[in-house]
Amino acid sequence: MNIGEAAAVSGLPAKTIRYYEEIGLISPDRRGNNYRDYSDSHVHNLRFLARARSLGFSIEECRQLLSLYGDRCRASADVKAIASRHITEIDRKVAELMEMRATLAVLVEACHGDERPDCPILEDLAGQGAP
Amino acid sequence: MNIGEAAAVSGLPAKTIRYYEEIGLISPDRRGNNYRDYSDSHVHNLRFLARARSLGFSIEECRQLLSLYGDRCRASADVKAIASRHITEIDRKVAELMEMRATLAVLVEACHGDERPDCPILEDLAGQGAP
DNA sequence: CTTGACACTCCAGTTACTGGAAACCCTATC
DNA sequence: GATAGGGTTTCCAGTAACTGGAGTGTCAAG
Repeated sequence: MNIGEAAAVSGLPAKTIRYYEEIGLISPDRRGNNYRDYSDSHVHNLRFLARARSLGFSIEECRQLLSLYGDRCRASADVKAIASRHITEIDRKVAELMEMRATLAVLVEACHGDERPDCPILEDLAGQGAP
Repeated sequence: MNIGEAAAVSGLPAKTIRYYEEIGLISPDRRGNNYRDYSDSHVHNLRFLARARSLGFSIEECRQLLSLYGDRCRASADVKAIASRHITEIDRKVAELMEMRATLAVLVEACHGDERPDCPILEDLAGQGAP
């Protein structure tokens, strides 16, 4: 099947699929007219990538996961390690965001938010809030 | 003061300060030797930017906040609107991350993580887990 | 034979920096 | 005066993961 169909069944934009090829994640065959030709197994891998990306894995992690997926002799421990690291990273990001959010919530709460110019949010940013 | 000192007191790397100038956030004077010269007010703005960035505001939001900060006739409502939108965006990101985390946690929990090749994580990514 | 929908490649832009190269400036020491 | 070191300047390239667009080629239908 050509790239349009592969895009439709994998859920990935054609542009993204070409990009994945460019960085060596998938290598479809080429037809006589130079069109890319995706087999079921290619599409399977595209779906795999779409799912892994939607779970927040980086491209390099996806590359490793795909490689493990294709390796019959893999150890599940290797996969688990990647996923566990990813969870840790997510936790770190969430904690960072929540900290920002907590600070912002206090400031927004304190700001009357009308036409007057005085504003605790700007005061905080300017260093008056937490010297 | 020159850029090294401004970096030290603002907490921003000199590279970043030059970048902020390049995109028009700050415009220090120049000395005879072409060195940048930062006044206290410049440094104040650099601190402002550092704080705003640490709260996750984008550069463009920082630009607006800085402009509002310098505008004596601002309405605090404008500031509050930017901050509120930012909180909403943070909430969206956190929700997205938490959803990923929940899925990953289930998968990691289900994976025995030893030398055997069978792995629920890969099965999920491959589409066997949630068809 | 033309039209429209697809496909191809290549280039540029996105965000917010960061690293590095080559050159210039300033101060201190020998 | 020469030199060594540190700081400064500019410019270029690279990061992550695409995305948009230009210009061109291909295919099937009418």
